Amino acid sequence: MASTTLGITELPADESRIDILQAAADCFMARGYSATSVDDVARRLGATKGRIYHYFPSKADLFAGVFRYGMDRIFLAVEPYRQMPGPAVEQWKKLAFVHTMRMMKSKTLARVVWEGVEMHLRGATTPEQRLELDGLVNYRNSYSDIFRESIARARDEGDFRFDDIAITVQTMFMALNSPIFWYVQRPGETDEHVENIARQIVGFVYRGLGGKGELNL
Amino acid sequence: MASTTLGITELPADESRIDILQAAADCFMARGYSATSVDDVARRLGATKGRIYHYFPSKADLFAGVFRYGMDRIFLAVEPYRQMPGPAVEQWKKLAFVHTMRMMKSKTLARVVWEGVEMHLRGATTPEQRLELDGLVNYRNSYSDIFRESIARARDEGDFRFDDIAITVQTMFMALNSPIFWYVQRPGETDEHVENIARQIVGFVYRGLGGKGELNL
DNA sequence: TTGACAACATACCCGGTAGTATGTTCATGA
DNA sequence: TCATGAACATACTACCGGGTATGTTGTCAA
Repeated sequence: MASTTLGITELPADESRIDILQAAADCFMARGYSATSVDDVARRLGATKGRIYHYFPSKADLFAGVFRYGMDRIFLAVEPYRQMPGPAVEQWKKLAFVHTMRMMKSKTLARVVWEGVEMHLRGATTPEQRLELDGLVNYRNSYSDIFRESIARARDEGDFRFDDIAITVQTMFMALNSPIFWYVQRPGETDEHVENIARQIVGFVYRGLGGKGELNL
Repeated sequence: MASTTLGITELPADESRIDILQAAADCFMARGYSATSVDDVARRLGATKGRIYHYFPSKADLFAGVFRYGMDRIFLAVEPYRQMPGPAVEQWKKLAFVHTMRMMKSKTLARVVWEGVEMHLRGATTPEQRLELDGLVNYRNSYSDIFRESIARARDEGDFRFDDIAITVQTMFMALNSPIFWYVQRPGETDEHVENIARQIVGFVYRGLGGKGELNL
């Protein structure tokens, strides 16, 4: 049952372990990593610390587990479009739309991934945790590379126009990720509504990248 | 010496108080609010807690002080362009450029403001701190309203084109703010280099908003 | 000269939190 | 049926960090 993505092996998916990851993601998103106590996560599970420490050796490892879980899911979402034939700009449209949709649909996981990257940029705590975070950030970088290569190709093909690619990739991702900070799903909200938001964001970024004409997603 | 901005009164600027605010901003940016201890801030000052608690009644108030200080400075920066005559799109160009420049020049303060808004969205701690944060977030919202009205007018004047303004404002700000997460000033870096980065970001957003032609800032 | 206060430093308290050590229960295979 | 280990719960420790209470030093006005 072990799935392998980009050389990173996922442990066999334990039911109870997944529940812990989900509860941890909720807590980390609600209060941030350091403001979240392991007891908080346990309370949300209706359990105690014992259960959590049975699966994760430390709080940092719990966080890393959520980080990895979130990255695995988002990688899975864009997987169908990674080797898409045809113009790169068409591939980018698909990638960007799916990515933005996932930011909203898996908002909690996405924000934990975000905080993980932030923690890494700051310089984390102990060398061990540092190494684990390094690996995960590399994982995350290989994800953004998919987009980087896509827009680079699209520029070569004359469909996009921008100057520095590093600046552009950062700005693009910030815009595409933006809903993780302000989107809140309403009760009984239709998928179409979410897709409409995603279309507007992707459209914004599409024009920002120098895309011509309309987006028609 | 008390300056008043939008009805919010700034306390007389004490020298030592400013030093504390700056050191606190550095620490909050480096590790985040809850991971930063008051002793950390004191250490950075080469002092002890006593000095900090002499000026600020609590850690939350210290954070709020940095928040307000940062907002005051950024408000001051865009002040010259608030009542700018002529087409709104020209006003927006100035506003956006100055804003993005300040994001890089005052990166530490900008990130504390960012975290303050994040904390508010999550729902902060005690009712008192909640009230103080509420006021500061209103302060911050009045800032984003400047931009909101600017792009609304520019759309009316036919220079911008977008659908939902709430989504657009959020996406726009995320893109303009993006350098606070990845920009690092190199030693001996010229102002021109920073301006070049700002131009690229503003250009990206300008096109995203449906701006026509080149930006020529 | 002195006393009063600002501007800190020192020493301490105590609640919360990561982590551990030790039960307890239940399923499962021999 | 019994023993063994997984899957937790309970109880505890050690420490850190926010906040306070209490010095100490310099300055300045009367």
